[in-house]
Amino acid sequence: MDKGSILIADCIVTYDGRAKSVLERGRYLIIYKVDGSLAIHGMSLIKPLNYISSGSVLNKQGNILIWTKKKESIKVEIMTEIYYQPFDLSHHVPVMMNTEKQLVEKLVQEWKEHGLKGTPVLEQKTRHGPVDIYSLHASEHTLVEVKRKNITLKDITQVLRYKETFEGSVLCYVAGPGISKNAMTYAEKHAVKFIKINF
Amino acid sequence: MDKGSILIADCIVTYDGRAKSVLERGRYLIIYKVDGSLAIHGMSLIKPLNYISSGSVLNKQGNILIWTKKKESIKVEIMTEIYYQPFDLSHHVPVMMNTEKQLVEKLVQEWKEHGLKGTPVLEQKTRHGPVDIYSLHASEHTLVEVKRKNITLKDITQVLRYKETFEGSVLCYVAGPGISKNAMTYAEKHAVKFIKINF
DNA sequence: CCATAGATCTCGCTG
DNA sequence: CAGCGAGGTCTATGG
Repeated sequence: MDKGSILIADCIVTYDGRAKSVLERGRYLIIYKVDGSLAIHGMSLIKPLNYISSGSVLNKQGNILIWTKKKESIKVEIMTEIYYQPFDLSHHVPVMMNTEKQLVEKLVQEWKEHGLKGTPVLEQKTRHGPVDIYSLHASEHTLVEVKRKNITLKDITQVLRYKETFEGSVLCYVAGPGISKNAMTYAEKHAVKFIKINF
Repeated sequence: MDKGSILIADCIVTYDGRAKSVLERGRYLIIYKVDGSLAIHGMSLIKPLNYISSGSVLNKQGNILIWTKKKESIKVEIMTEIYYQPFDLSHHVPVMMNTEKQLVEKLVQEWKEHGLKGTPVLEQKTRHGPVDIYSLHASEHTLVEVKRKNITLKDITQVLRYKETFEGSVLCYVAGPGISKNAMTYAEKHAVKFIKINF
């Protein structure tokens, strides 16, 4: 089938896979798309109550619908079908602005203005993952971790983890529009400098 | 309004808030729920193309729908309304099994069997966040970070971050069903021990 | 396939 | 409200 469909039904939903769950009998909104993604929505929240991401296959046995994908499955036992509507939608995707990537590019542009040395390299690989911006200047490594939101504790540990993979002198930075109090204290303690940068 | 609604329309969607985005003219599925959550879906994926979580307010001006929430807004310019359906759903929520919390409880049950000392305390607060399981025995601190999935690099750094807030002797553990190769190497380097535990 | 990290993360909890 | 962390995270990307 080349169409997705919406179903509103009085039903019971059970999930088994990475975890297990039971959703008691009630009225839910079921969305099944052409890529094999399934979402079962309740009265509130953006997030579905149950779901399987792209690649599930539907098997219908009477009033029981079973979607399966590798080791995951969702069973929907239909008591009453209330609405059914197939749909056909566009494949477009939003053009995003203000991503982390753009912030990285901006920081590279302003590299020297922030007192940073050497020639910035993006996504330099280390044994502990890729550094957003890396540079080597006069035997001194510079590591910068960029975030589009306020820096938190885990962002400091992230750059410190990369630091461990380098020998010799290493300067660490976190760059973002702001930083939490705890993160700032932690950063100072570990000689990680904060660079304020915004869109 | 005490009902949510589904709308399928040929439209243009623009988002402004934490980021900005433009979704070119096309046919999309719009779900607006009673809690003020808005999701605009495309042909594939569980995740909406655009969204505002609970608390948005709808303002309709002719063929233009604008949802706003504090500093976020989504504008939908309708060319053609294809399908409109109000709905009323249940408020039930799935009963989940196999959560991290359950694994924590299991590890506490088996505490001594794993050679762990003292009396385990859950969610002990530190300046760097709460430790899953903490115990103090003969001036020796024990910290355990539990994960329901395979341990990764960031999980090791998480427990090491907590470790820093304690004085004296500190034993660190990560517990989960498995551990990645890099994480194991990193754990050994920092004297963090891995405990294999499963549901 | 695994590993890593971003995300308009979402969501819930705690201070 | 901020801060922090779990999540069946999802999704994209690189090896």
